Amino acid sequence: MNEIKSILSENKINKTKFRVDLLKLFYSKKSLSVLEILDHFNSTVNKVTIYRSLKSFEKKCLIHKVPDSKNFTRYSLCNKNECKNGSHAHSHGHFICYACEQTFCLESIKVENTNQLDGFKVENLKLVYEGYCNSCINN
Amino acid sequence: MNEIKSILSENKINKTKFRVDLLKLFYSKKSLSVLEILDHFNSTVNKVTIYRSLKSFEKKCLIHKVPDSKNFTRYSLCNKNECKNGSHAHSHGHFICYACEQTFCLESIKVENTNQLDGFKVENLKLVYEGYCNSCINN
DNA sequence: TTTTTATCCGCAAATGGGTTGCAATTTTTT
DNA sequence: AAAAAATTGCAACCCATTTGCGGATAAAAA
Repeated sequence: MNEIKSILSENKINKTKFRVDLLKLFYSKKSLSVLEILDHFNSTVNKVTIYRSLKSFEKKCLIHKVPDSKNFTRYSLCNKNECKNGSHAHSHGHFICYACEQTFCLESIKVENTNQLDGFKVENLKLVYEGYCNSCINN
Repeated sequence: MNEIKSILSENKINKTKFRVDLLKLFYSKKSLSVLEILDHFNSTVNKVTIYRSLKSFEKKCLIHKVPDSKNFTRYSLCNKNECKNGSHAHSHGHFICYACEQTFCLESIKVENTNQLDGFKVENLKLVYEGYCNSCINN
């Protein structure tokens, strides 16, 4: 509740009703797409506002882009240890569920920065699992 | 030359001039985007035709989608051992060069099908490296 | 080799995610 | 409370990809 507001303050993001609600929403969801956000707010907010808020959150390292099975963009809360100063060096894997289309951050699956690759200088590494999450399997 | 045509025949794809040339092009390039194909043919072919040809090739397991740094779609030739019956189970990693924007299939980097993941049933795995390829470093 | 059938082609228009310009409103700063 | 900075909505736009459709081309049948 109030934590949300202080996070916004710390990051010099205005505490408008929408941005407070949006960040709150991120704390209750694994990951979100623009469409899901639009639905959640029953289209009472303009999609442009959503895109701009997301971009602002991302710049301040509150959220980061995560891969989606259809190459759309989803966002998840950042892990404070990983993302700093607008740089999102995600050292963890992601899981995408084919059924619910959610994307989960696998904080436990660490990815080492192998810059050992013949013929290439590696700067970044993405590890994405796809399949079915337990809650979809059990329903 | 004639191999190209017989591959198309085997897969019941009409050997039109464009499709023959397109498949030939794939055999000479690491990966291709629609725009690159359009440029290569000097816009003498309609982009809709390109999209439809790619879809047809993909369905017949001649090519597969590869990740792109900007989430656009690129395609690469399939490895016959990997892809069958329209199912593209890519067990190798990919490398994306920030400079030339090429995507390279890393056939040597095999990805084990870890269906051991707590809370998830894994069906597919993507491993994507990003950085700079040697030919860009040396230029 | 003609006829039939299936596939492929180009054009125009549509779809859909994401962006931009701008004027109005709200929040923050002083 | 006034000025400065950030946020919002609207309309319009950009760009990758898709769809409908009539016409052309290739493959299969006769």
